[in-house]
Amino acid sequence: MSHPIALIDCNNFYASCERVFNPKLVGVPIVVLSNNDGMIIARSQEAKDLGIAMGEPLFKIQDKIKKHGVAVFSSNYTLYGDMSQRVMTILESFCPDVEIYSIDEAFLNLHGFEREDLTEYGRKIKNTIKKWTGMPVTVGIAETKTLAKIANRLGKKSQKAGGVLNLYNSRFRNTALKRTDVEDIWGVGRQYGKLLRKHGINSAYELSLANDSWIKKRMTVMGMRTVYELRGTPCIKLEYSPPPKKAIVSSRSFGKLTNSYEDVSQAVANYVTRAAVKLRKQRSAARILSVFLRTNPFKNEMPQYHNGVMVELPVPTDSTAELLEYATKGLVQIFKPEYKYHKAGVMLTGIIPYDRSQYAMFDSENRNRMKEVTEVMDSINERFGKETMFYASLGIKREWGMRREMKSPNYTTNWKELPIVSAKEIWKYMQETEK
DNA sequence: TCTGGGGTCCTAGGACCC
DNA sequence: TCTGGGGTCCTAGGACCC
Repeated sequence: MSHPIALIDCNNFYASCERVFNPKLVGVPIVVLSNNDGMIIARSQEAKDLGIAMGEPLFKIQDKIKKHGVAVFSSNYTLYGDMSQRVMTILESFCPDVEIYSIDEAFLNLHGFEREDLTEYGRKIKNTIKKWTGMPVTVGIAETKTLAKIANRLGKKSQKAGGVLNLYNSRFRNTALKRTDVEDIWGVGRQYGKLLRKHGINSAYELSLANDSWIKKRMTVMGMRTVYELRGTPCIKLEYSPPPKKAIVSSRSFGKLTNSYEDVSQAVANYVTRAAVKLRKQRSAARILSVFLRTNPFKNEMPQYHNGVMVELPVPTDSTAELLEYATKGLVQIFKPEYKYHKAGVMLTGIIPYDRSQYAMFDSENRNRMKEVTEVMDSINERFGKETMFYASLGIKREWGMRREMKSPNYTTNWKELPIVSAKEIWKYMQETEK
């Protein structure tokens, strides 16, 4: 017998984060923008009701925004990340086995809760989160992750459900499946949706009845898993502690087009620095660093160029300084001054656990020194805020940097936005940590 | 003027080896 | 000169997710 799985999903997460800290926004349509304030990446219910679509460029809906008094925010990931943590911590107090699936969603393994009133338990979770953080969430419960997703989705749509829909051992499962369009199933996207509809499979219910070998042939084993899950057989396990990343990417569009090597190389240096911090956080080292850049593909009238280069490192490393060196080597190979660039990025691959890297075995004096420098910088940046210390190659003015003209304050972490940290403070901190 | 960023998995096909 | 099967590893591309 399979046990119940709950999916807790924050409602309109980014928009709700903005609203939690600004009560004037109750009832007001809210949209949150992508980096560079380019397009819509999140909407409150009111904004959805106005017909504002996901991914719509801001400039196309300016009229609507004025007319309906829509509140517009640049994305503020510091705030959203912190709110997410608060919600997840509460979930962990309700259930020991939590998979944090994304910034605004978590699966709970409710093994052992079978005898409880699951709907009641779901309600308790929902109410506690609302009360302690202000965040509205929906709870869906079922036998598999895929079914829990469906329960959650229908729970959001249904007034009657009141934010909790329990399909575990429910005679309404088929009804729920019939009410779910194929492309709304977790694991079925646009392409597969089209394919399935072409073959007369229009609902989750119809997909659950599909022919196994046909599905496997057309949708690989992934599709097969989805079908089994729709039938109530769990195929996708919960992951309680995230495995280390196999690839780490850092990339951004620039705030303006630029053909300056100085701009692009500063940007790349910034991305390398971010990626290296992520790499060290998961205690890995990388063997391959890729650098890529591109012009703006939406500007048809301008000459287009995109290119990337993979640089293999002599030994796997996690050192920012070393990665910066190779990134520069890569960049000069692909940078051409005759183009106006729109975006660049770096990717770290060939990732292995740090302690298995060659590095540990053939350590030279030099590397040890480098490691010490890195550790000190990480620790200072952790304590005093992200960019208290950084390599000069990242630039000071950063004229290519992103536009974020409508960002809300960092309500939850303002202490990190200290003005300037004096050398004295850092010195004192280092003395203390020595011990 | 103005269109995000960061991940995963699977498969087919090529290179290479015995 | 030509013929055969089988295995591994890697990469690119396509699908998906939030």
